[in-house]
Amino acid sequence: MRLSKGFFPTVKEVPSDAVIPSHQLMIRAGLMRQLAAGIFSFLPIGYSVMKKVMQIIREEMDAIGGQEFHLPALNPIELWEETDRVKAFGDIMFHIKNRAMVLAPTHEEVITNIAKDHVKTYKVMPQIWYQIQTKFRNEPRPKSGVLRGRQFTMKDSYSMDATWQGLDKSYDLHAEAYKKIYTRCGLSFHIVGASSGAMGGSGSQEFMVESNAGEDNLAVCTETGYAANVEIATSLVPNAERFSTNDALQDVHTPMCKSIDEVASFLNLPTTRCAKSLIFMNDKQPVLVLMLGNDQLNETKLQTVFGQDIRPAQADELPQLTGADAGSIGPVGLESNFTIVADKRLENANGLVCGANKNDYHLLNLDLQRDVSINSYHDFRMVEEGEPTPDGKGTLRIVKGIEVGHIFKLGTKYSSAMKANFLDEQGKENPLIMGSYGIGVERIVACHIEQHHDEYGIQWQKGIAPYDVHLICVNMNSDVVKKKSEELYAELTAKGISVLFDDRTDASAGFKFKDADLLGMPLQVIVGEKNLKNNEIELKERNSGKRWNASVENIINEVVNFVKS
RNA sequence: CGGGGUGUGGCUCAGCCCGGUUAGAGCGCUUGGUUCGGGACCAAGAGGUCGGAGGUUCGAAUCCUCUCACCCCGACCA
Repeated sequence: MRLSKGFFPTVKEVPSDAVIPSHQLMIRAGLMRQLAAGIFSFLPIGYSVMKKVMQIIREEMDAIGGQEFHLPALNPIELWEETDRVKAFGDIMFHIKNRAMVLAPTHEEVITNIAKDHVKTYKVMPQIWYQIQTKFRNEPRPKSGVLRGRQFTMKDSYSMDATWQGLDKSYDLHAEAYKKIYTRCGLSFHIVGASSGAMGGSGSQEFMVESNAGEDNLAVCTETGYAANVEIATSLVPNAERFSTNDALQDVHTPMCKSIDEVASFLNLPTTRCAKSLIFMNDKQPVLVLMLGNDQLNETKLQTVFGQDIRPAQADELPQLTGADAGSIGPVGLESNFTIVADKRLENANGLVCGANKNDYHLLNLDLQRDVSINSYHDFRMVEEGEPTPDGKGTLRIVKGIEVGHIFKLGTKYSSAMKANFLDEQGKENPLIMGSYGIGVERIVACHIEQHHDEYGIQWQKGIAPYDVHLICVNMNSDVVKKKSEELYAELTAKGISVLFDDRTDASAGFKFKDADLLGMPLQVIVGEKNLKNNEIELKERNSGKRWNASVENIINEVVNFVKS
């Protein structure tokens, strides 16, 4: 492609809307333009990268037996009512105003609808169906360019198996394919255990790219390889002690002590002798959650136990439920009305301090075996930086990550709801056992740029660079330079190399160099007068900045070797 | 949805607090000329109802009210 003929709207100034590097560079390098919040037009060079990414995805999906579909984005709302996901998605789903239709935010329903009619026997399974489609989600707050948009491209695939072992296999195949896809796209990534949230199902993993632009927090450990979304991450922290002396409960006046730190320092005890009480409402049922000391409650873990609808009690609900305000609440005496649960660190502990359900009073010597009846103990705790990994062999780091893929073992949630059944070897009817696997295409592009850029521009890695080579004719007014550049363009193209040829007559050399660094092709071939006099042509590797000269005779081989290596 | 911020030529911004000729700059664009290895120079041009509506005033980019859009923080996020 000739730069003089193509549409490459590069800009020098940083767009004021863009904050993170990938967003700035996607605008500056002319990959895309914003149409509205969270909605982008992809321009030729940006779409070219998208197509490369999609091609890699196709190849790896096909390699595990995937079959590509093209499914409608416009769906009848009834379809989504069958699985009760109109409610589950709520305002996130776009609704069509003048027809009972929705814009699909994902495609489990459409796939299951097809499978229901056609996958009727164990004999045809497993099946892996995928598509690469535009998805629509009415995000309350689009942000970070393409990382959180209202319209985006997703590769989504679905597996259908007759057995749970089959699901495990389909899931593992996807995990392997995903590793290859991200690696080929030049990304370094973590695979983390994740919450399956409202998708339901028995297990899920996220593919995360470490980045400050990320919205998720991950607990990772390079020594042990442990990696989990903090939503489900665990660590090896000691339980609260159980002391042999066990004094009776005792009231203590604790004026102005609201926080655990205040109570602990007032009573001159470590915070790990305090049991913090948090009040939630699960529909109409009050729930008291006991946490040790300053441990943060992980609400995702709470939801895993109680369901999605559990919510923190409001401040004005507390006195009527407990007799006290936040800061003086405790479990003793609330058994009759409350469901009382506790974090595992507190299991069977004694000698604790808790609120007395009377403002400015606490109780000493709380014994969780003796003084209250705990309905159950669970891991409710949010892990923290520096804690030991669950196996005790490493140390957790908390990093931000961008989710570029998520794989779910759905199980039978959708097939049961939609009565998508098959006959097994015994002739017995069962719901299809399904998996669901997504990849955000734009996110891969943005993450690639987040991981591969410098102050001058993008550094495309070979797998997804829009062109192999950026050929710069330093001076189109010099006949020899122009002639040599044109020859190289023709020869390299004939060799199957994709070349972006800067043949502009009205751009200065410096301008062309800046554009080449911004656009970021892996190799720059620079044809200039001085080098040509010595029968040489300059090469520059964008990644490293390394420059070297090749002789005119060797240049084609040199470039071909670089591109193919 | 809560908090904060910004809307002025294609882009980045100044001007607004303290109202007063014909609204500015740099970049980009057009034309001509000179340049030609790290975003060149000279000259001449084109391009804006200052996001929109209403109001105050002799007079509004500037003050007031409403509204829309966009960005950031939070909430939310299969």
